[in-house]
Amino acid sequence: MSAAEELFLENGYNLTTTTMIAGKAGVTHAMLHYYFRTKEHIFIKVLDKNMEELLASFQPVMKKDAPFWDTLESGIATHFDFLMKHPGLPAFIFDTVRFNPELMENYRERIRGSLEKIMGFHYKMIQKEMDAGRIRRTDPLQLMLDVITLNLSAFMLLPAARKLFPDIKAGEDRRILEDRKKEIIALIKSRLYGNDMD
Amino acid sequence: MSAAEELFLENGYNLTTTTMIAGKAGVTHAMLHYYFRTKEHIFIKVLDKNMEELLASFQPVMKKDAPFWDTLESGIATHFDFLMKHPGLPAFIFDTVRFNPELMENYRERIRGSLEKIMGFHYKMIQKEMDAGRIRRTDPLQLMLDVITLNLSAFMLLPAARKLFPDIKAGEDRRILEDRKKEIIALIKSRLYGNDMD
DNA sequence: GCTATTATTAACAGGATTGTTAAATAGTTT
DNA sequence: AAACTATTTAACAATCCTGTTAATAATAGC
Repeated sequence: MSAAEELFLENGYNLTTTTMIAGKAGVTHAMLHYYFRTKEHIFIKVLDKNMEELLASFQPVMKKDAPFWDTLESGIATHFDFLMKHPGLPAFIFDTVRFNPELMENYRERIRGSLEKIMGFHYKMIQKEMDAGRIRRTDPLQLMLDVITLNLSAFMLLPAARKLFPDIKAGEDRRILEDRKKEIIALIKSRLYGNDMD
Repeated sequence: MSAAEELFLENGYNLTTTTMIAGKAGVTHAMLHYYFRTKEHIFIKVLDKNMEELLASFQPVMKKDAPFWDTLESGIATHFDFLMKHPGLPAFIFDTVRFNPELMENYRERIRGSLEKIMGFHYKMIQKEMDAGRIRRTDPLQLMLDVITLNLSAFMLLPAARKLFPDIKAGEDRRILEDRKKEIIALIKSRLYGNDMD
C-alpha cells in the first residue's frame, strides 16, 4: 500500500502500473491482483486515505470566538501547514480530477458540502468585518480563491520549478516554503487592511 | 498538427496516443509515422510552437519610461491576457515538466535566460521604488512569485473545478477570468501600497 | 503427521501502443 | 500512355499493460 501510495501520488492513476507498484513493493504483480483485485481498487484505497485527510483538514479552521484576523490568519496557516505535511496532495488531486474525474465522483458531494460550510462561515465573517468598516470592501469569494490558489500553487509549482532547474534550491524547501507562507499571509493582510488606492 | 496540438494540450504527452491523433485528424496512424516518424517528433513540433509563443510573451513587458505602477500593472495584465489566449498552456507545460522533463531540456537555458532578464528588470524597478519610499518594503522574488502563481493557477484550477462541479459556471468563463484579473491586480497593488500593519 | 487453507509464482490471454513494411492507389511528368 | 513519385492502407512485429489461472510452496488446524 505504501508503495502504491508513493507511486500514485507521484505519477497519478494512468501513469502508474501495477507492475511498478509490485516492483517497488518487492512482490509480483499477480500478488496485487490476488489481494486487491484491480488497479482501481488499489487506487481507491490510496485516494480514500488522502481524501479523508483532506476533508478533515477543512474542519478545524473555524473557531468563532477569536478576533477576525487571528481566525483568518490561522485558517491560512493551518491550510498551508496541512499542505506542508502532504506536499504531493495538490498535484495528485489535480491529476485525478483532470484525467480520472469519474474516480472522484464519490467525494463530490462531500467536497461540495465542506466547501459550502467553510464558505458560509467565511462569508459571514468577512461580511461582519466589512459592515463594521474594519476591513476593506472585498468579494469574499475572490479572497477565498486568493488564499486557496496561492497556497496550492506554492506546492504545485515549486517541484515543477526544480525539475526544470535542478541546480537551484536543493534541500532548502523548508525555508522557501516558510518564506512563502509569510508572504501569502502578508499579501492577504494587506488586501484587507491596506489603503484603498483606486 | 492541429489535432495533435489539441490532444497534447489536453492530455499531455503520455496520455495521448498516435492512434487518437490519427483518428481526430481522420487518417490512419500509419500516416502519422510516415510523415512525422515518431510520436516524439509530433510532440516536439507542438511544444516548439507553444514554447515560442510563451517565450515571446516574456518580452513586451518592459517599457522603461512609463511610471512604475503602470508598468507593473500592464505587465501583470499582459501576462494574464496572454494566458487567456492560451488557457491550456500552463497545465500543458506543467504536465510536460512533471512527466517528461527530458523533452523540455532544449528550452531550459532559454527559459533561464528569459527569467533572469525579466527578474533583473523587475528587481531594479522594485528596488528603485523601495529606495524612494514609494512602495512598501517587499522581497521582489516573492512578489514575482505572487504574480506568476496567481495568474497561472487561475487557469489551471478553474478547469479542474469545473470538472468536479460541472453545474456551476458553465460558459461564463470570460467574466470569471476578468474578475479574477482585477482581483489579482488589486491584490498586488495593496501589497505594495497598503499600510504596513506589522 | 496430514489435511485444508492461504500465499506465491510462472505462464498466459486479450488488448493497446508505437513503429515498420510491403502492397495498392493516386498523381505527376514526359 | 508509360514511367516514376508520392500517398495511403492493411497487416504485422515487438512491447507493455491488466487481469486470470493453474500449479506450487508455505502455513495452520486438528
